[in-house]
Amino acid sequence: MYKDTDCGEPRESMVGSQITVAGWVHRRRDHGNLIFIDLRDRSGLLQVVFNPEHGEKAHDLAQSLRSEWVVQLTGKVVARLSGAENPDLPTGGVELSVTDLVILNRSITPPFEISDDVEVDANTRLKYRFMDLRRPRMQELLKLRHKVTHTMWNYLTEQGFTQVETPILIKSTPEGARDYVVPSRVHPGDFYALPQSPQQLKQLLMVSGVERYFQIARCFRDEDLRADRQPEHTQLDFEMSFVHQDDVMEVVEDLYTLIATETVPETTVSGPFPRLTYAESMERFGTDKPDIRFGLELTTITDTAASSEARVFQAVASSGGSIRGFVAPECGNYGRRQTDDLTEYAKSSGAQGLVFIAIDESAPSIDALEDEHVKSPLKKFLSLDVIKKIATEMGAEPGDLMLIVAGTEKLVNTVLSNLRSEMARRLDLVDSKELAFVWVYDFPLFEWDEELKKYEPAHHVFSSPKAEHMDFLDTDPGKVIGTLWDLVCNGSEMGSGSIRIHDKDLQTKLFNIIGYTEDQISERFGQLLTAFTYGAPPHGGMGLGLDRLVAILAGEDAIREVIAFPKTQSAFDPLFEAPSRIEQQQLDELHIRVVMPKT
RNA sequence: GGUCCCGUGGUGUAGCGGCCUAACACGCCUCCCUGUCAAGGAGGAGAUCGGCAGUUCGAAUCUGCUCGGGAUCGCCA
Repeated sequence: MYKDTDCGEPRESMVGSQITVAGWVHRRRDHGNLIFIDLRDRSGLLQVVFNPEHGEKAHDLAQSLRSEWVVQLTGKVVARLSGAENPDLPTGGVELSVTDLVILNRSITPPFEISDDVEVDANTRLKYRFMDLRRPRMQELLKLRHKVTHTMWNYLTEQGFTQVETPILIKSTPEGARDYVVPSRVHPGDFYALPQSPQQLKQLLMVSGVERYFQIARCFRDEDLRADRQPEHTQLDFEMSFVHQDDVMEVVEDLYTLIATETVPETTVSGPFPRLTYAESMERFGTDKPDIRFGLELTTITDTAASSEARVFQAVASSGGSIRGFVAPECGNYGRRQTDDLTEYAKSSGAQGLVFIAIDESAPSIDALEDEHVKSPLKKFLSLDVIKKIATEMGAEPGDLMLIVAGTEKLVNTVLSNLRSEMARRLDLVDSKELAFVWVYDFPLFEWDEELKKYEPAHHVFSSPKAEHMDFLDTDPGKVIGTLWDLVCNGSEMGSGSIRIHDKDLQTKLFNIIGYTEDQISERFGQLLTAFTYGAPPHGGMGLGLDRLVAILAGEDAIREVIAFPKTQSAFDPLFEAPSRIEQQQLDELHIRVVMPKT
């Protein structure tokens, strides 16, 4: 070893001992005859002092030291001079008085300072990711992620799970997201696909009798990126045989509570996790991933609003749309600027407009509302009676602002759920120290795709319909509820699970409903259906996003921060400059000809 | 595919039609300095303002296109 002690270790109790440390020059303070260096390694910072009286050669050499040089230092741990202690450092009571210095490597001037305080351009950070990761915060995030996966391994092992690796080179099943694809050399013209998730594989493992499987699995999707979406992401993927919904939820609830309490003890996790049906979540929050850390719940006022003189409301209601809204408490005094701002926000989510009704705080009560207490752009179309009724339905009080959106139900929900989050931010209603997990369950199995004029799986095709809804499969697939659920935390989808279908005929029936031909079914799912005919146990499981979990635990918005080597929004890796061209010879071997797009 | 924001020395910012032959902080280089810890002092180097095309007597500053980054809608079973 180049060192016998880590930089973060020395304490007053070690004064007098001779140690050898090695690390990076974090900062240098050269006083001429006295040189201080903050030496950094993964454990922290240690001040070392070069004094010619204690090591003349080392002191001379130390004059050449620069930021990020790698050095090995031997010397004696000494107590700092009285008054020269640094209370900000764990090692601040002592320092290393150096007798010997070995320069292990030099560094050219770093592209940016290795410090948490410096905001560096995202591209530069990724191009020099190996430097970026030297920052204490990034080291912390890497360790946090490790701790989370370590806890997962330990916990699931204790619970009798077996970790099984599944192939990365597998088969394209082109429903859902776009596949990343890998050409085959030995099978000209054929391609593997990288898994979007190990879904079929883990179900096959259940048929294999593994009973309890898990994997920290890499998943690949060739879709546009977001702060919380990378082309490759990691899932805690697990599957269990002979279980019901509650059994699966219990495992996750215990595991995630354990992870949260072990890794971020300063946050609060309330358990048991609340449960909402999909229908209830949509009704109350307008989304299937509600942030339940704050109220601002939605109310439907379609009938009341349509009974007014307002054409917008009448038109929407008569065309089968809905009119909904929520109350922004104590925002009745919002000025033009603020309401314009909110309208802009609503429009960016797709709304045609946003209707306000402000109730002045001088109003004695909703019942005693007078004309002068109401401000609204639609005021002349809304009778006082209608306004009173709307306010009562929505639960508005004097001083409040009602935000109302009209349109198709889907649009109204999208707009209002976004607006709800935005208002929570503006009103500072979010406790950042809270992890509000919530189960959303009873998802419908299918969604009607208006463009394709057919049913699409709402989550995925392998989820089991509720026993009592089997008849709807033939009569009205849109009504079928699946044994299908999501885990949501602070408004983010953390993962999705279901009790799977383990019957060949039922699975085939579902494929038929979403319009797959017999050929497509056997081509894509033949292996699974065949397996089902050999005694498949009932089973269910989940896929849970690891990157999002770590990001939420860390309080980071972007999963980029918790991935060691992420890609930019255009799926580019500035460090490796991937993707890139390959040699013609490689293309030839793969029987591939590149046709560039015309520009 | 759409919308929005950003792009100035190594890093982070200021400047937003002529006062800019571009300013500030950090970093970098040289020298001085035995108790600093964002050390201090003196001096110095370093960007033509992402790229291209326009508008203008004149552009870092205005316009268009383009490239790159970010946010977001679509998309993401």
